[in-house]
Amino acid sequence: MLDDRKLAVLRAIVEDYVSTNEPVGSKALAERHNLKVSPATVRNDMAALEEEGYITQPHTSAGRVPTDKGYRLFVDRLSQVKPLSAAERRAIETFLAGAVDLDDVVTRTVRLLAQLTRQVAVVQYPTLTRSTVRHVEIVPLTERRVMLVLITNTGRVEQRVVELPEVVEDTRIAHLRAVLNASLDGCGLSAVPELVADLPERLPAEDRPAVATILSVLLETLVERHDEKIVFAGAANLAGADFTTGLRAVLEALEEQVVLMRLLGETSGDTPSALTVRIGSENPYLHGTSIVATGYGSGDNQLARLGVLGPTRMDYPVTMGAVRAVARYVSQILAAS
Amino acid sequence: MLDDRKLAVLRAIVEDYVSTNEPVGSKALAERHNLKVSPATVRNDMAALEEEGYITQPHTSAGRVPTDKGYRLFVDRLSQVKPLSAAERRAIETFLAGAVDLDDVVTRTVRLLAQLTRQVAVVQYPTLTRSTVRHVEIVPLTERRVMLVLITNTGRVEQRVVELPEVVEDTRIAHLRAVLNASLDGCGLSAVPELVADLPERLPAEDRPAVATILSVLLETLVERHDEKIVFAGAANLAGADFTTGLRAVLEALEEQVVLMRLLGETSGDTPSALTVRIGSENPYLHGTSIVATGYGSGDNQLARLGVLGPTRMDYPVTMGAVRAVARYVSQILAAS
DNA sequence: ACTTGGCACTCGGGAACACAGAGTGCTAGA
DNA sequence: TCTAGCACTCTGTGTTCCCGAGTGCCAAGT
Repeated sequence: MLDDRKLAVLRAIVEDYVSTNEPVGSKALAERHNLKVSPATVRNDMAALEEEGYITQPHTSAGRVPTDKGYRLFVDRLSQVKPLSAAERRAIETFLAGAVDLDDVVTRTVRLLAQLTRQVAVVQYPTLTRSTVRHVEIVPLTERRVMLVLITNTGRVEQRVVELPEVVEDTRIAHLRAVLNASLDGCGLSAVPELVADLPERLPAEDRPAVATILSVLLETLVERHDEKIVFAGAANLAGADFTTGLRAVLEALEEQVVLMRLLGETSGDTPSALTVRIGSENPYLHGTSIVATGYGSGDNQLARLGVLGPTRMDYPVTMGAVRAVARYVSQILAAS
Repeated sequence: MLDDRKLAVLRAIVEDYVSTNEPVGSKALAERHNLKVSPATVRNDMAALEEEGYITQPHTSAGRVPTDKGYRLFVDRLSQVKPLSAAERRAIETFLAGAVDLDDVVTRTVRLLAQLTRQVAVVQYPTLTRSTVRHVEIVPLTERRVMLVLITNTGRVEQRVVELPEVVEDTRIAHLRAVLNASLDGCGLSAVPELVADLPERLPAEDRPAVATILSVLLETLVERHDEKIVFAGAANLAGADFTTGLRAVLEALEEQVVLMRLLGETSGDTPSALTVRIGSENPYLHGTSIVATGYGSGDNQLARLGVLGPTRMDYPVTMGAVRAVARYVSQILAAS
């Protein structure tokens, strides 16, 4: 159905349209890409491509524009991810290496990605679920209040103030801390609930109310912050582009954690580190935008996802290259710390 | 020069223009606000107001539009802050009361303010400088690494991983922690540098390199995070408005902490809790936008600033009311926790 | 069977134009 | 000092017209 030349025509249409933002006609096509055929032939191929739904024309007597289906074919079969230049890679590396803590890593990553792709970058905070406990700290604040601090191997720190049901002496707090650390140190977060289940029984009866309170807060922290936090940057890059959905809708989605989460997509089972591309109407909620995303994290231990969001008309090869590269570097950084 | 009626005309022009977004003419003015005078008289007054630079007309034979100077006069003398409805106040209270930690308070505040004013809300994190140390924790991670956690009385937690120059035993770490807490507990952050200055000398000589490293990181934490972090929300509200500066410039400013900081403005010496209004060209960097901001924090202890950013054409009385109310509630919340 | 040149056709978008309506400034009168 | 009337000046809108890019189709060429 689609011979090689038709595919070449489609590729040329996508490339031209992405770079000029104007419907591309048969004549210009035949000239700019050396297709060795006349405009008339190109027209025939275009008619076929339109018949199949890969391209469309905004109005009669205008050039052709790729459809979502056209972009999809382009991404899947006609393009290859464009690697970054050596200079860009060095820049990424040094920029990310300067991060002082996890917050800083995420902030720098999202800005870097936005600047690199000139689009909106989105980064999900490393999920707690797969990380492990490095340390649990309980700090007495007042007689009836303690601060619970949970430190994970990814450098993440979660803290909560806990109101105790009764006064508990500091020495008992210290004991609890020791017990907690002894049983939890190094274990996966998902294993925490079982591990602490019988803890109250192993402690003096009079401490049980306080321990129960502390543990419930601890468990709450684990589930609540599960994979909730997502940040974005580069909203200014939206100013130029025109979205079918409307700029407002896009900006609203960016501030809505839940929507953003859906957009980034779940890690696709087998190969979470693969690039996911969602084009236009393939997106939940936000039709008219495209998303290039991937998981990041060290090797088999995928922590979370990051990606960029932009208009359907985007330079996919370059964007995919940037996303992949940034994901790799940030994974390295996280693995090292 | 400007009698009462002229002021009334100016007020009417501002109010009408803000609500309709169209240049307002003499006829409509005389009708809608019962000024008891004819359009011709209003015209004369308008001519005088224009002469003085309070209003201007986009083109000959269009209505009048307030200038920055006109808005300024309106805000200073012709309007009064509009208090929120009881329902709104209750909504604020319950919404903010649900916050679990400082991050959550700030996030909720900024969203609330954005929703309430239908503009972009900006909130600066409570400044460390004026808060006090509640606890310092040093957690051994590996032989050569510790995590330094600083907890302040505002519930803020700063953590840093510190690489030690040499192996230090846990018991010595514990000792250092005890000493640090003993000398710093409850003291203002600004006093920390002096208090720790002679600390290395009071400890065994072999610990000094490690202690020096830890202390330098601690001090760095204090200055670096000084008043750096600012968050915003409600960018979607920009979609409708039209800025002379261009939407792109506004979005860029929002992601630039330094610019944002300048925009929020320094606390004006004597009465930091007073509302600051910057109109159009009075703004550094971002002409064509207005900012309504105020300090927040309990009473004399102002912690930071918050406010909203919007087009010059905004409903100042309502916006000012919302900003003031939110600042008060968030101050309460912070004082209580 | 595919490619090519020719040709008529179709729209979109810009230029030219007219026109209604809102709003103004000015002057003369109450 | 205010008001009424009037001539004037714009903007925005609707209409018309026309150019040109681009197409689809057909017949001829390879």
